[in-house]
Amino acid sequence: MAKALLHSYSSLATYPTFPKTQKSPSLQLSKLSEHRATTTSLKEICKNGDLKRAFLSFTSFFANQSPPPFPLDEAYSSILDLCALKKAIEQGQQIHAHILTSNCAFDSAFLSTKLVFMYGKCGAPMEAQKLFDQIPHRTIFTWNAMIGAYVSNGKPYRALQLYREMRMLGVTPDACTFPCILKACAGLIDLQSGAEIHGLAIKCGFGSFLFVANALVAMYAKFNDFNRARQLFDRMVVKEDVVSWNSIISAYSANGQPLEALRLLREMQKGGVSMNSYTAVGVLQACDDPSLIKLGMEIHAAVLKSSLYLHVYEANALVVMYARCGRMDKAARVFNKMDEKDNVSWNSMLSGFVQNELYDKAVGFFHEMQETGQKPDLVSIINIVSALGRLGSLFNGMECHAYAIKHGLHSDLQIGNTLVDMYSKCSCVSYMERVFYNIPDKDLISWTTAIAGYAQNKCYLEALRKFQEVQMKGIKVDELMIGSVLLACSGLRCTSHVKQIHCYIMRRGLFDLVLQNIVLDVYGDCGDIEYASRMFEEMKDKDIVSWTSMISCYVHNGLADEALDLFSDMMHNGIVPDMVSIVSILSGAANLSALRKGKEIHGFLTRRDFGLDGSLASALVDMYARCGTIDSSYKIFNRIRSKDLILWTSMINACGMHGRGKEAIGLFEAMKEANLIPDHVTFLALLYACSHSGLIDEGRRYLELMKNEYQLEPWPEHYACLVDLLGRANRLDEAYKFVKSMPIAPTAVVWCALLGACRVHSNNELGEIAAHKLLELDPENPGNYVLVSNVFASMGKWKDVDEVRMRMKGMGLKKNPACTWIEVGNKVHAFTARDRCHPQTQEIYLKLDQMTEILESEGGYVADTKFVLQNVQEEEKLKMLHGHSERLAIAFGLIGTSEGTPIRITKNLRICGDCHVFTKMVSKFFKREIIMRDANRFHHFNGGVCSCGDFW
DNA sequence: GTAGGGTTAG
Repeated sequence: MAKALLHSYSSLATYPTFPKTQKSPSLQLSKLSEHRATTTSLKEICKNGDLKRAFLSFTSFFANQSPPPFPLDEAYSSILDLCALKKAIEQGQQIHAHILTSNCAFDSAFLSTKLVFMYGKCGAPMEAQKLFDQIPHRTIFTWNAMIGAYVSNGKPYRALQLYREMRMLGVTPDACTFPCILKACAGLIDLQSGAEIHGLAIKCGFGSFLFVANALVAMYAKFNDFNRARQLFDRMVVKEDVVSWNSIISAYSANGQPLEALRLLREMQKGGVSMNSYTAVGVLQACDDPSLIKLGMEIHAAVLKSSLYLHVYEANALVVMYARCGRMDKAARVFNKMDEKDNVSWNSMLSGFVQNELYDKAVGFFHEMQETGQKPDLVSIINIVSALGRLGSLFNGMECHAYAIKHGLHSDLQIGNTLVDMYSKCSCVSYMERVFYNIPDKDLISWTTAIAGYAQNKCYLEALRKFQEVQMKGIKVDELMIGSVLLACSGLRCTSHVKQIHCYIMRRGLFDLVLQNIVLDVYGDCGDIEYASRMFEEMKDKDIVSWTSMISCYVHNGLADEALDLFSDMMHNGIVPDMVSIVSILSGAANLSALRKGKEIHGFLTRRDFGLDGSLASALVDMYARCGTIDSSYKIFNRIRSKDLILWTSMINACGMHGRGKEAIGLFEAMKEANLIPDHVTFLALLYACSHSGLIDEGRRYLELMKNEYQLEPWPEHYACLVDLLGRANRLDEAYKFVKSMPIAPTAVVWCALLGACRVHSNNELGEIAAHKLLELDPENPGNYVLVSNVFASMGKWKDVDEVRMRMKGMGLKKNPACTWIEVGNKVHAFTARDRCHPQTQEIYLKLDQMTEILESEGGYVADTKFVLQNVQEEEKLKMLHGHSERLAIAFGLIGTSEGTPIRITKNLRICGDCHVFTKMVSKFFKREIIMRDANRFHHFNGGVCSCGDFW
């Protein structure tokens, strides 16, 4: 019996190093049986997957017997398999070393193949290759192990190369070769090789092997050839293998067909096949949208029910699913309960925070990760850098950049692209440039990010230059890149560039809906209403964004009337407005002071249960204020529980435009109490409020507060408010000194404020200086020419007036005609000067004559023709004053509204001095409150006085 | 005596 055993063992192993022992046969025999028993027990331990015990057993018995008395192939083999399974490369390397030193068997193709396999599984394909190259007699197992090593380590091309080499040597693949090499074809999306190898598999008779068929289904799914994949799946006779189901379910999931994936899951379960971790992950992938969260939760429940232990892959997929559905709370709960977390778990949470725009939380989590000793890897850095960019945290972003350099991650393309984005979002163009230039192989994303970065940082020309470079280099251009290029065109306000790009995309066939909407939007931004509306008309499939873009285009270009009409059209077309469109149309209603329209929209919001939070509340506050009903603004404002900075700012601004400076200050102080930190815009609203209420000391104090306490560098607009304040108090010299002492160069708005004050206080000398500066700094704004020519006219300098008008004409600029709106009934009525287009025109002029007569006889009104800023006869001047658009609107208001109701009108330019006197008197003698919004502010006329205190 | 197909983060 013992002899037979010895015989069988020695025939199994013909190794040159087989120990030639001097000991007696009986001793030899007992040693051998002990060896056999230990090997058997080791194999058993390995089978159970306990690496620690297996290793202990191996080292304690075999390791210190050098050279080992008997061949250890079986022991090596089973422990190497276990190392491969557990991806335990360190232990694998120890075994490798042991094999080398034991000097027993290394030329065995069998163990070498095992080592190749182990290194492949442990993610060390190069180690595997080194061994593979040294093996002189390769079996099909050896080839398979090496091909597999390449495939499972993301080197499908080398796998295919090796396969071809093998075929050239005349080696015939076996069944196990096919799944591997088919996966390589799938990874390469190499349709031709895939089909060829599919053919060979059939020829070899392996086509219907379950393993092979599963790989084929997966491959065709990867090729997006769903017909073929489904055909192969449906043709499988036995559908009891869960892997087959997993292949097809995952394929549908990955292809954005979640419902089909879930339908197949149900079908599988009905067939009595129960799901495993792969199935769970596959279907969880399908639930990547908040609308599918219910299904996701069902799967979560099913997974919990099927086993007590949550597999890492399953848990990670759950984290990802909840994150994608916007439920970070649930994602965190799964994460916190995980027994075993890997880097994917941490990174999935981190990216979840980023995807859900919780950047602060992402940063906090990143710190937690480091404190726990979890080392950030490439993916972590990509996520955190992206979050820091969005937070504008330049300093922390640079720290991460340093970390990436230190860990050799900075040469990675994705890291480079993310860094470009981060520096761009932190407005750090020079660093952005440096990172961009240092990316060796820039891809489409690198270029797009850089172009977007330039455009967002207002380096429009540089953005266009980069786009030129892209074209010259023949780099691929996609819709996203064009989007950023168009942003640059929009920033330049250059329609001709937009038209060029428009043609470019038409030629290239890049015109998707998003891009069409951007083109429309950009035409609007450039003020080219004609092209915008033509674009809008030509669009076949308009979505809410298209409609909103067109509406905003009208609003921004002073065509609020058209905007309101289009909004109604949109509703009639069954398009349901969203937040953005509502905010935009509210601004349109506000521009026209169309209170009734505004209220209508407000009513719509209430009926539709739109939550009045965020930008919607602010837009309503603004709309009511600009429509003259600041009380309604207050109502909205007071109703919102958690007020954000924008809401407070809107309310402060509302008070400002109504000359309620003290109230604005009160709000500002209350806001500080609520622990909100004011920004530039808040201070602008506050200073604006101070200036319109003549609160000089307060204005000065808040400008200082802004600089010193909040470390905010004032914009020219902030300085302009102070200039306005000083000017209003007729402290013009002080105002001029202030302008000269500004730490930044005064811009057009500052000179404009000074010029306005000079006009009111007839300071000709300073007025001339300001006028020249204004035209020098902003020569393309027709409003400035009008203002300057009016100042010269009021000085009686008609020659200068003519010169300014000539210059304006030479620039091809046209003055905006004066226009006044009034909402009567459900309609906004517009009047221009000496307008005779209104259907009730006769009545209106009759009323106006009557009004003037009463004011002359009872109020002693005498028209002051110095406000007619044209060099014409006196009589003509009187006629002109008489026909000013605001008077026509007031007359119409008196006819069209019942006694005692306030008259609200809106004018696109500043009200003239004579009309101001006239309106004050109307408010007194006709006992009407008149609320007028002009280009600059609100005037509340009541009982013969105006809230502006005669300064505007 | 080996192996082979289906999953997670960007």
